[in-house]
Amino acid sequence: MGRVTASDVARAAGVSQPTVSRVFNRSTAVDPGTAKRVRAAAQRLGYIPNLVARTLNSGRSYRIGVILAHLNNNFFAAALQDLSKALNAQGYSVTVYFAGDRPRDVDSIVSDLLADQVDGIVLASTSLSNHLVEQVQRAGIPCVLFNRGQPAPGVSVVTTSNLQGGYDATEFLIRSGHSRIAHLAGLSDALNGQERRQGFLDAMADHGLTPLACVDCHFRREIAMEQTRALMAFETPPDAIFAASDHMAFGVLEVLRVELGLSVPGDVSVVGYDDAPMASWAMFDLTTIRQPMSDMIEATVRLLHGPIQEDQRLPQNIVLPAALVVRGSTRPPLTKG
Amino acid sequence: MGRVTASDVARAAGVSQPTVSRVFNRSTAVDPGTAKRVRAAAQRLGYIPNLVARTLNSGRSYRIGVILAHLNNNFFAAALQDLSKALNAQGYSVTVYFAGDRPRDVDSIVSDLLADQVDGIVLASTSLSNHLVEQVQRAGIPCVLFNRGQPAPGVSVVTTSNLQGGYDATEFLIRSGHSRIAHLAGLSDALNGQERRQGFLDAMADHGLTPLACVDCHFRREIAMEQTRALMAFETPPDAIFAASDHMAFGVLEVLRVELGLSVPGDVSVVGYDDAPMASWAMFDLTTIRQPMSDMIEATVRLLHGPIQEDQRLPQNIVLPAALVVRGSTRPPLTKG
DNA sequence: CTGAAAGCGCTTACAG
DNA sequence: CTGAAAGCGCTTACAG
Repeated sequence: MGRVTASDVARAAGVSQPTVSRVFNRSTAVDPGTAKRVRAAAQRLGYIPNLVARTLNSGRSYRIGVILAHLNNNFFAAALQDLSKALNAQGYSVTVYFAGDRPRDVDSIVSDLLADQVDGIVLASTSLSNHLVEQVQRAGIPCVLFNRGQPAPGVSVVTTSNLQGGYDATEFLIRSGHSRIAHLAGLSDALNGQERRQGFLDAMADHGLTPLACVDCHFRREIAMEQTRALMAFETPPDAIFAASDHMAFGVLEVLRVELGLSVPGDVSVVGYDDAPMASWAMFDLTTIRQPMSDMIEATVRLLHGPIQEDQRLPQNIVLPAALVVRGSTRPPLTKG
Repeated sequence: MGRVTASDVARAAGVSQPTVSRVFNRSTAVDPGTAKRVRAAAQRLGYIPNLVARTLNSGRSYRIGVILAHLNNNFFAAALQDLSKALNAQGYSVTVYFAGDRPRDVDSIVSDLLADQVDGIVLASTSLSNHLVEQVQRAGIPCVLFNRGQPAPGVSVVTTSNLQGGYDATEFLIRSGHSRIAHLAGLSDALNGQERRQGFLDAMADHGLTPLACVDCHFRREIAMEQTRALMAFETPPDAIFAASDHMAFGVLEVLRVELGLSVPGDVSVVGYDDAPMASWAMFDLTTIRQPMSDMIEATVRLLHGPIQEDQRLPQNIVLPAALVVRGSTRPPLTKG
């Protein structure tokens, strides 16, 4: 037993160890005959090059660390899967960590990732601290905030036009004849949640309407459900609800349709945000603001390949367009255009 | 720039590099005063020990590879998250790969993981080949099949009592007065799918009933939906459907309730399998067979710690109990007990 | 095209 | 308790 090393293969093939190395990393031309003998010996012995040794002296691990809050939200599950596949296709492996809702954990996870020599870090919808920013800058590796606006030195951001999205969602409800509109906001300290809310407020103001309610639900399903129950118990309940994420909107639909036996969109219209895979299930059929997942993933991967060891990092702020997707949880607009 | 190494810290603290190493891996006692000076210097310089170098000579990476088919299924998302958290808590990092539905990809992923020196591999609901078994045995690392029965030399298995679960689900439907029962089976070449189906067939036979239908849906939602449409178009459609996974059952509910406007359980009762997190959402309220996630995760982690470098591997077959969870997608049993 | 040598950043006996 | 030395398995100039 004991793993087979390049030296073992070299001995079996009658060449030096560096030659075996050259055959497997194709850094230098090797005589075809020699290469064939080496490959044969490697095959016979079951040799697999040790990537850890390679990483130690090349300085590149071909490993990307991905930190997520959790996977309860369908949208993040899709994001992790797509990002992982995209990176794998380019020869990178992905190390995942779940930080839960405790932002303080993110710092220690980043330390672990740096100790692991990752070539880049993706923070998906998790917050970041000054310490983190400092660490990442010192290590000189790319760090991308995915779906979480929060500009910081040395950190890139991939988001969508949240302000516009919030505005469009709200205006669509207004055009459909709603006026008693409530917004279930995302995390109040996350820029994307703030912007969606601001878009809501702007649209209401532009149309001379007063929000029926606008409450912070921390992007959490249970809180969104509670708030929906509370809203519907009002003397004049909302006739439309705009939730800052599909994940919350699913809970809203559940309360309205199942718990309260109301008809959506008959009694209340509902709009979500994300276009998570489940939003298109007939069970939900949720009108929402679509965040273009594949474009977001593509931008993230590109930023990860940014200046790796240049002193002048150029973090970028990528803002992709988000568009309304009309489905059956809302009624059609009264006005055209 | 350039990362700070133990030698840098040693120089700054006026000690030798091995002493710095000893402070950070606590392998040997170090003079408290020396240790304090070293820590101070490390802190000041922003030193983070290079785990890759440690792995190279210790032979342990504290890294576990997890291979999943995909994350569409809520149950797997929960499994990945829980497994990841459990391993992180023990100081392991998790490298994830998505193999899709192409079993041939699993082999190359395993090679990548072995090149990465993982200390163990978890295959969640993906199949395995002879080549894989051989590679894993040669590497001498623990390999655990999670939720996928398929005994093989050198590979451990964590599953639940699928035969019993399939039997219980079916018998419950029979006791509730159903007789025209259809089964939407899982993958025909996966042991857990086969066993659930066998449990269904056994229960039907024991009660003198003939299955209305029993079709392989490969654990896929779309196929389960198509089959449900086909079944409901029968001259005598089923009055109950038992799906081999909640993921499929959600699709079944969607077709029945939304597309066909039928009442569940009024017109048709539905039972799933897994007790995925979403099964308890009021929107689905799905009667199902609960697979005990935390026990499954615990067993998996334990098996991963099995004999790491012993020649005599002792792969184990852990079968945990699965129990019926009655919710609102089925009507109450006619008979007591 | 290929070998001998040095080095990546640690850990671990071995002396003292 | 601590330093000098060797080694983990590769890669990469440097000669030839």
